[in-house]
Amino acid sequence: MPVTLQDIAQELDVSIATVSRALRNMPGVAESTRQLVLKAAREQGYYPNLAAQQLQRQRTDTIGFIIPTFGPRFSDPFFSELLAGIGNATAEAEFDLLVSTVAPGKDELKGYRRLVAGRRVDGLLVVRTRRQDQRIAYLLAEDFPFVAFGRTDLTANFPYVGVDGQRGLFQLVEHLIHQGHRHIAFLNAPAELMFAQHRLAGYRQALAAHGIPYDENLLRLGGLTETDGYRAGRQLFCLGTQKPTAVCASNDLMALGVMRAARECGLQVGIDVAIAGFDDIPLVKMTHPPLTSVHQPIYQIGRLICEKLLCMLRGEELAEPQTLLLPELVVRESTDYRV
Amino acid sequence: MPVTLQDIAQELDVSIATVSRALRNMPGVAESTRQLVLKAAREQGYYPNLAAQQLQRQRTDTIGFIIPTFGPRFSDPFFSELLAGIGNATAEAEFDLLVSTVAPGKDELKGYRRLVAGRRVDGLLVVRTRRQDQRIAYLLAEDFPFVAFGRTDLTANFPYVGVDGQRGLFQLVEHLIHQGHRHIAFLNAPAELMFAQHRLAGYRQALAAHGIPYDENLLRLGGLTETDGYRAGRQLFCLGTQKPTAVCASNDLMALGVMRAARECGLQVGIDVAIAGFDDIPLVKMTHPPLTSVHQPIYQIGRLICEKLLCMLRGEELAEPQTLLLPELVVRESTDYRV
DNA sequence: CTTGACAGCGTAAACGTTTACGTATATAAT
DNA sequence: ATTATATACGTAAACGTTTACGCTGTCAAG
Repeated sequence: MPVTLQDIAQELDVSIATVSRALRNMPGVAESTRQLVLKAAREQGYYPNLAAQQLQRQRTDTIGFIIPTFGPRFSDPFFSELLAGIGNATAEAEFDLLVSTVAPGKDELKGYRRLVAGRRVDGLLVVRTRRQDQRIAYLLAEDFPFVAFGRTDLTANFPYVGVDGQRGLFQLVEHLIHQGHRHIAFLNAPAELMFAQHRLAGYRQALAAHGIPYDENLLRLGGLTETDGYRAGRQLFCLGTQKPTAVCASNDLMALGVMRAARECGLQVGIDVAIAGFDDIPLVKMTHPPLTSVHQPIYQIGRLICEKLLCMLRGEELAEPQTLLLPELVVRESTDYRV
Repeated sequence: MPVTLQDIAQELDVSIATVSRALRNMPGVAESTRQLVLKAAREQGYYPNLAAQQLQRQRTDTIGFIIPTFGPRFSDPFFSELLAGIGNATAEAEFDLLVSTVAPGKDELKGYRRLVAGRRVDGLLVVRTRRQDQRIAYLLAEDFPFVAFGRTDLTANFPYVGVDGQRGLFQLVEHLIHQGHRHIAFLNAPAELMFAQHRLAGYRQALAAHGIPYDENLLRLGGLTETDGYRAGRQLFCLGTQKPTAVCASNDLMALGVMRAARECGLQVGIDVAIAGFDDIPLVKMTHPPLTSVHQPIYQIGRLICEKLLCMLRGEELAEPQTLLLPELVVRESTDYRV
């Protein structure tokens, strides 16, 4: 059985309060007593019961991260990178990290309510924001501390870290145009995702800036998995005369799917067709050919949203509640030729 | 302020106990009263305080997963897959998952002690077992529920899921020998890792079975990152006459590093040199050329160790406390030619 | 000598649950 | 009628902390 304050108090014939004070280095304990307590605690192997501490202190020193995922798994390299940043930042602050997965949909809020109302965590990280994000609306209504990765269409003000996807896609499409492409397909994410809006805007902006008409047939939507990319790729490469010579995808995983489709259709990526992604996850350097992508520092963003949240939990004012990062185009061989 | 049992009890002018019983569907409450309580709870938005529940019930409904990671990040695709399995299995059981990262070393046990002695979690998942695994020794000594992914050299008995790495590497090396290779390098993991032992044994066993002398110069050790693979690859490909014609690595990430080194040395992977990995993480299908690898069902293993642990926590006897899975060789283009 | 300050400690009330036990009322059995 | 049983509830103790408050003794200042 685990040893409690009670046990130590009994052994030393002092009160629980004294033991508690001694262990927590609070004033009001004679140095000699403190030493005795520390010694006894070490010998008996005392460790505070965290549930009791949480109940008493009314905080958990834990932050929550709910991964919004369709399907059975969340092994998306994007989330892994993000989780890495979050995990390291929480560990440094001596916080715990509670991870769970909930599919977006009507039961999604239940997962949040559980952690929030059950006071299971002190703060939450919200990722993959949506236009009208019910999670954020809920957290704002509850006045619960959180930081988001991404913006929303809500009028409310809240702390977030975002990436200027419009500018990212603008750069990417402009690059493709400079390479001589005129039929540039865009495989975007579902419209309710906030970043899909921005990236679409960037796509259209770049086309417009170069006098290229916007062709709805070249716009596809996919659920961000490799398979979605593959399916869209198969469709795009069967378009006959309007077949695109370049495809950009809203994330790298889908771009990889498009690459697979291209290969299956007998197209050599980087020669017969240009393909580019978004995120610049580590693995795109290792594909063949290496994939052009719009870099966002996912690991750093994970750290950043986490650190912002930790600041808030410490009660500090955020120097910069809302951060918008500029993404950077990384050109690799998958788009490295001129038509 | 969150609403408590007290609040509801006061509103309905009943005792806290009755409210508790009503909400938890315990007998001893009139149906009419129960309805009143449920209604009030819904209206006031009651949600149980989980810390209080944990303190009282003496369990947390949480399992812990400590990722043993050197360096600043844990964005290893292997862990992502595993985490996916674990995450989904815990979610289905309505358990929470506490994730943290601790580098192996002298402070490692502190991380475990924190969760165990602080009764922060009900059970732990231990991965990447080592020959004399202090974590497992500790958990056994504390009689704390856990399930390991991997075996150890400890004489003690404990529940685990393992993969027969010896057989895996035997198959792989035999495959390479059949392809005509005689100089087969092996880039293994650090010797203290248990699976390194098994895989090395399989490597030597295959060589011996085919009368190929074991050459120490062809054995390298690496820390499982892509960079380690790259470094070892650079060294191996500078060996002159004893240059290997095939390299197997103890995980896919290192194999990818070896591939990069090979390319830089002007070798065409799959033609000038054969390269193979271990794990068969999803991304190896997408590399160029696709990488031959020994498949272990990481996602399933994640689920499995988690489900075993959940069984134990429910107090059930495990039908099969120790599971040894057979890995499967997946031949792809990176080794798909005969010398 | 009194007064005040202060160090060192104990008491007890919280934090929000769960649950063993006791008690009152109503119903059924004798 | 009395007794036994069941139902519906309340009381209170527990889970292991933290901390406001109060008490005692010591010592220096007045």
